[in-house]
Formats: sequence, structure tokens, C-alpha cells
Amino acid sequence: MSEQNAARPAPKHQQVRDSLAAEIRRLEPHSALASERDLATTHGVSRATIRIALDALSDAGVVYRVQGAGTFAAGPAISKTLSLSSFTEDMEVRGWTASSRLLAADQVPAGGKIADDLGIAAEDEVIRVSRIRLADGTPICMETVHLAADGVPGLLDHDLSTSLYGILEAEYGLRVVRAEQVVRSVVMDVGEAALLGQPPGSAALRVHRIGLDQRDRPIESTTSMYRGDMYDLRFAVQR
Amino acid sequence: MSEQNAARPAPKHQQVRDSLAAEIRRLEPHSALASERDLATTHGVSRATIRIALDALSDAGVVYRVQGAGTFAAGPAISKTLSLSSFTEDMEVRGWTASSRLLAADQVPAGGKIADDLGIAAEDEVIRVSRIRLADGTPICMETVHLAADGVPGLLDHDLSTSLYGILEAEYGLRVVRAEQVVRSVVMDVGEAALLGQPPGSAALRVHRIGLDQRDRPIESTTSMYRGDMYDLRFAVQR
DNA sequence: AAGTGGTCTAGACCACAGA
DNA sequence: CTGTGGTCTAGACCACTTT
Repeated sequence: MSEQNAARPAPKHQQVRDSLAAEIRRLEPHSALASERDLATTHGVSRATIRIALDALSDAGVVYRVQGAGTFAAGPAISKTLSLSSFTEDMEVRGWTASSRLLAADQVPAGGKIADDLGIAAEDEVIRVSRIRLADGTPICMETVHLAADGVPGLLDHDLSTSLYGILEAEYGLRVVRAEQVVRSVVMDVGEAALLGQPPGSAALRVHRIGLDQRDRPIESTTSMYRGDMYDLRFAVQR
Repeated sequence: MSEQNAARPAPKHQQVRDSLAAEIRRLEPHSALASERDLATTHGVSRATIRIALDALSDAGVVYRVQGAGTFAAGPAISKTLSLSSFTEDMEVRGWTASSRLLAADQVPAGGKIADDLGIAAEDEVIRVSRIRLADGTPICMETVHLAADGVPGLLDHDLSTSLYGILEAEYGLRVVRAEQVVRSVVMDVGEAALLGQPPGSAALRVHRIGLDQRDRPIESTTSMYRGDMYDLRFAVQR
């Protein structure tokens, strides 16, 4: 009824979610929101739409619901549910500025493990990009990305110290919307530690990720090594 | 239509979800499901109910949806979204049998950090329970749980080598439905390593958890140390 | 053009919490 | 008892993909 000139208007449930999130930020923890029926009236939408918005806020740990009692502002959460985020976004949450230093970029045969991740043959070629990731100028992570060479012709000609996800989307229409991750604790060897400016024997989080597109097809196989003293994983889990 | 003699019949969307999950298990990855409208007809429910069921399956990574095209069985996932699970459940997924060995159980003043986690005063007393967790008889984790002593009178008289969550729910009506977790990579010191039968300097995942009830009130503050060589975190993330 | 998922409405009944 | 969230229905229109 209002404005539709934008490229694509956000769905109402998203607008309602954001509007509610702003209101909730001004509430004391554990204070009650208006009832779903009232919110439907005041926001001019149906109760079903309100529920979609509250579902999202509940998943994110912003509110909690008690049947028969109401919906309440959650306490100050130390974290949200884990979601797929870029390194840049990840650092922003922590209040740091992200940057990258390219270590190497080349094209090599995939080999068994990477081929398995990407659903290609071991002899097929992959683009391999290794970068140091920095937070406020301090090395915090070493990352190696593998991509099926067939899918990204000419990738090596781009500036790979910028956002790789950005290039993949803009140039090749590849969008990672889902990922499978495995996190382990490891002790860095001499070479790894040197790259991150740490003494050998230091602890690190090793994160292996397979990035998938909207159709569940593998796009990337990436291994990241995060300094254990500067990085942690924070997330909420639910029953 | 079928059986309703149970204490509480599961909601239709859950029944539909489980029924669909069983069907999908027999499908080839990437093959299409029937349309939402068809599923609504064949399952005898409205499309809205089907969508709730498919939302859950999509969140769990069992199916993926492509607007305008359809809903498809996902590829073999290495993991699901992280959810709140007990140590026993966690080990079962890995095909191991869980057991516990009680190290110590006592009552002490909370101290600043723990008090902060539990929302009590630093002088207030907490029950502290330390246990070794074993998988197939092998020590895999050392865990220390803190609970506000006021909330669990007589807890120390129970058999604490069994399920602590079970005791909390059965004896005190305390149910952890949500938790905030922080995961770090650390190197074990001599004492920690000895308890887990590892050489000093080995890598470990340190997981700090604050368990919350349905009303977002803290119930437990727990620190766990998992052997890095035997334990990893696997999970799917989404945009 | 036809079919799909994405969104949205305006109702309804139920189980539960709280006064 | 009243009000709440939890579930469910039977429609509708839109944006998108596929033929």
C-alpha cells in the first residue's frame, strides 16, 4: 500500500522483525512484549505474519516465548546462533577491521580429499588461494580455499586480496548459501606458527568448510587456521 | 485419525515432518519432492502445515528449496545444525558409548565469574561437580559444572556419575532448553593432560556453556575440556 | 503458459498460565 | 475465568523457474 518503487520490497515479516528488534532493544530484559494479536493489529498485519517475525527473533535468541504467559525480551545474550558469515562480517562483530594478505594463488590437480569435497575427479584441476587474514593489522588466521577450476575461468586474474565471495558472486554467479563445517583444536607446527607470528606449539582452531550453493552443490573447500589466543567461536544452541 | 491414546498427541506438522523425513531417506539426493500443494492433499493437511514441516527439514539440512522449481532431497550431509545435546547423545551420534567417572563434588562460594554467569552474588554458594567423561571407556573430556546451591538442595546426595540433566529435571524441575557457548582452542597443562591420559602440550577444545531454562534464567555454568585428537565440532550453517 | 515456492490474510480451536 | 502462545485451515496473490 505504501512504497513499491524499490528494486524489491522486503517481505512484511522482515520489516516487522526489524521493527520489533528495534523496540526490544529499548526494553528491559524479561519484560513482556505486546500479545501476538495486539502486535498484529498495531503493525497492520495478520497474526501469522507476526508469528513468522517472532519465530526469527526467537531463533536468534532475542526473545523467548512461554505458552499461556506471553513473549519476553531475552537477557543480554553473549551470542547468536551460528550463521554463515564472511571473515569481514565475523571481525566486525568483534569490533575489528578485517584485511587480507595474499600468500599464493595457483592451479593444481585436486587430489583425493579436495576432489571428494567438491564432487569432482582427483585429476581435475582446482584453483588454490592461500591468504593471511588480519584483524586490525594483526595476523589472526591462515586460510586456503579450493575451487573447481572449471567453474571459475580467469579467477587468478582478479585481485584476490579483496572479498573472494564478492568475486564469485559478481563474476561467476556463485553464491554460497550453506556450509558444512568441522572444527578441531590443533597445535601449530613451526611453519604455521611463523605465518601467524606465534611461538611453535601454540593452540589454534582449525575450521574445515565445504561451501554449498542454493542447490546444495559444493562450491568451495576451505581450511582455516585461527590463532587460539585471539579467536573463539560463540553461539547459542537450543533443544 | 489413528492413535490418540498417548498422553499428548504430537502436532500434525511434527508427524508430517517425521513422515516426510522417512520418505526422503529413500530418495536419491537432488531428486524432487512432490509440490507443497500435492503434499498437503496426500497428507490431509493444509499447505501452511506442510510448510512448517518443510521449514524444519530445510533448517536441518535434509531438503533444500528453490523458488519456482521445487523442493529437493539434500545431498548426504556430514552434519546437522548444532543443537543442545547431552554428552551421551553427542557420543551416540559418533557411535560411541558414554560413561562418567566422578572426580569431585562439593559446595563452595561462587566467586566473580561463576556468579556473573549464574546471576547470583559472588558470596553465594554453588554446587561444583567435576567429572571425567568417557567414550567406549576412553577419557575424552573433563567437565566441571556449577549450579546455584539454593536451587538444588540435597543434590550432593544423588549418584552424580549418572545423567546430571536427568537429576535436575526429575528432582528439581530444572530443564535446560537453551545454552550460550564459547569454544576456544587451548593447550593442556600437565594436570589436565594427565587426567585425560595425554602428553602435556596436547591440543584441546575448551567449551564454556551457560545453560538457560525456558524463561532464559541461568541454571548451570559449565566448562568442558575435550581431547583435541578425539573430538571435533560438526555443524551446518546457513545465510 | 503452467507450475513452483514465498508471502499473507482472517478466521478457528486447543493447551496452558495466571489472577 | 480470561488472555496467552501453539496449531491449523482454506483460501489468495506474487515472484520465479521451467517448458
